[in-house]
Amino acid sequence: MQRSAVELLEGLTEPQREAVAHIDGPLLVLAGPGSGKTTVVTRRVAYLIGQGIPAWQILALTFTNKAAGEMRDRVERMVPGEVPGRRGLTMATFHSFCARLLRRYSGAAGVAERFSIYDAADQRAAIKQAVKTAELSARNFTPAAVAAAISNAKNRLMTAQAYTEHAGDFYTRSIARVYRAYERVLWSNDALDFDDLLLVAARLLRDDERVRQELQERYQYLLIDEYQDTNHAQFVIAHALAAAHRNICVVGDPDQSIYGWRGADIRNILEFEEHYGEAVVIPLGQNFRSTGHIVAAADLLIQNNTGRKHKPLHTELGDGEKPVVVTCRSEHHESALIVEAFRRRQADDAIPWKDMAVLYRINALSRVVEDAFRGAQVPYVVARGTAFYDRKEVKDALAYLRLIANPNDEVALRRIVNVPVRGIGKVTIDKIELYAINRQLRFFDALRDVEAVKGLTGRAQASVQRFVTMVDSWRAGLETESGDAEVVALALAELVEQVVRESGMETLYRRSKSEDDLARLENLEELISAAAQFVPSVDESDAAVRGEDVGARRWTPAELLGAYLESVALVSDADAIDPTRGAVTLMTLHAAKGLEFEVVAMVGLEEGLLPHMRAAQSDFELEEERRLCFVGMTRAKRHLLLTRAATRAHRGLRERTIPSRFLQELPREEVTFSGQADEYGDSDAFDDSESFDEDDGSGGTRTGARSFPPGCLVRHPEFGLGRVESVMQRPKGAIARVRFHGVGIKTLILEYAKLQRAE
DNA sequence: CTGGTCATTTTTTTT
DNA sequence: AAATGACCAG
Repeated sequence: MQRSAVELLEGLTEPQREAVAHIDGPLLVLAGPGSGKTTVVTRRVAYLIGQGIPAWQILALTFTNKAAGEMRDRVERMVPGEVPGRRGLTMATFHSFCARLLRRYSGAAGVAERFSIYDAADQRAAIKQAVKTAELSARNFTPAAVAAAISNAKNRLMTAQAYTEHAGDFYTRSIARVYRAYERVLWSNDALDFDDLLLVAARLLRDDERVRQELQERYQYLLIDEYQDTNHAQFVIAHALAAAHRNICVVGDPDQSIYGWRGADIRNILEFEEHYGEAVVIPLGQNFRSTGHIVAAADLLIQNNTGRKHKPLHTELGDGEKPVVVTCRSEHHESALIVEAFRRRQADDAIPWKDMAVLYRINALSRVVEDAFRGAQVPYVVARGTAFYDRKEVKDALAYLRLIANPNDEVALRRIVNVPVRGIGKVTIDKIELYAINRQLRFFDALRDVEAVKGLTGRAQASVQRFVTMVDSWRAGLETESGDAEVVALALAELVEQVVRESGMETLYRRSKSEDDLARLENLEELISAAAQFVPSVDESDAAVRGEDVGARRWTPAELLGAYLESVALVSDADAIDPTRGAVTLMTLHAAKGLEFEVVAMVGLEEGLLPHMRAAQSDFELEEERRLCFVGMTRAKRHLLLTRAATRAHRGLRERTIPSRFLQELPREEVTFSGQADEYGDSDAFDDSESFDEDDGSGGTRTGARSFPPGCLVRHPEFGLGRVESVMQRPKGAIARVRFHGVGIKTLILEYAKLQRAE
């Protein structure tokens, strides 16, 4: 055995070693939380390469881009530079792998070469359009409900046609109509949604023998992480690829399956052995992450789930500290208590901020927690990778880029045709649209024809013409020569800059003096520099297969733009977590999957929140909620704090809460129930000023709108100095919009907000 | 055409 | 509480 191979097996338990050294044939690794899964996966890939299997023959599919990137780095560090065939490893998410596949085999797959990828917002717009064309009431068919139904169908590889054939009742038949209309919208826009990436790729692999064979030959070794969260489409993709050589290694934990609502089918992992009779199964039960009480408590909780294979968890890290459950008065109290607890950990135990996390079931809960951390000046980051790309100005700029890349992307076109306002309003658009429908033209082609559209003002026509000329000139700029990715990336950045400038966005935001708009400008500048630094992943390159230097692939600007938009479309929240930043991480339980922290606080352990009210309907969903709780608890290495608030404001109303049933399921021997939170300190220790039971001062002196004229300076106990933008008289009382320095605009009810005039 | 006001609705998790 | 959409005055 080579020296490196020995090293790769060092310091592992027997089952871990067995998994790493497994080469040929199907392998199922049942990896409990903290069982060293990532180590096993990365070492196994390095081991395969060390055994002479060229890296480009290995395909590893992960759940997030971040996981893929980290694993690739770790593998590269483990494989010495002189090992032949160490380049060209494909490590990607299912979605990005499929996207690249579809671009490469666009002809066989029947998709446009330069298709757009629609995110949730684009999808929503397309669905709205579809509901309209299907002539259904937008009231009974909300975009969210329709989207969920369609997504469900797509995850089961059900096309609009198949769905129609199976549709029985009125509601299903109606959905079928929208589904068909939606598909027509996507089709005419040359667009695919997230589910399509999987669905079309799965059908391509299933039905096209030539493509399947080619890819089977290319990817001799297949590895799939988080296998418990794969859906049927992903199952089909994986098994089509593995059908010939059967070198498929899947890693996962049925107890951590938390994406059932997204079509994940837990049977994929439970029935793996049935699909592959000769499969080797290796359970990894030893937990190297958490101390005894945490492991025991989580293990006993998950045992309340029926129909699971019991898989005992154990740790050898000692008993450690018991998880603590605290009931707080309100969500503000809850957040303040967590900040205080984290502070102590940092001060007394010297645990750095980056090793602490607050987890919650729904994003909406992050707000109060954020406020508390900000108020206490404790550094924190909210794990929302999409947040940057969700900003209006960034989405607008990207819509321009998408329109340049894909002239048929009407969702993008409609988004920005009048942004910033350039005199192409609703009336003009409606008229041009009518013209387009009558002549069977694409919307953009109708814009080109604007002179022929009747009933438009000369002004509107001129505006449209200017817009068309502008977009055309950008497209022309794209038709330059190919080059190294780094060089072309600069051209890409130039294009982004040109778009920002010539579209008028720059002027719009620069002209304004408001801080928000200045921030917008900065975001756009960030987008430009992100484009300049964009490095496409080239793992699918044929160059690697031919044994050439992988970095030598040449890119045309158009190709690079496509790759850039694709990478932007597929970022996930978890991708944003940057451990080098010395800050507490705030994120959803879902985003926390696969991560670990010294200190973890889980908030909102209340009925309706965890388990979520939408999930409490069926036992199946309830068990998934329990697994979610299990995932959260097992993120903690040493300190686990579970909190709930006795009352919580929900949609403007304060309500009394019921403790989560999961708290009751926790064993008393393993968990400390700290009764009421008062022992953690009372009133003054925490800023509970927004609590409902607080009296609003003196009933007689109603805070009148008159005392705060627009433009006046005010002081707020929490937000500091600010300037009143506007005041509105509403039935519930006067409402002021106030811009606070460094905080932004807040809408406050004068009666309750303790505002003071400051001059 | 634009920008503001007012009313209504919203109830999860995400590639 | 916040976001969206309808409506209306300039």
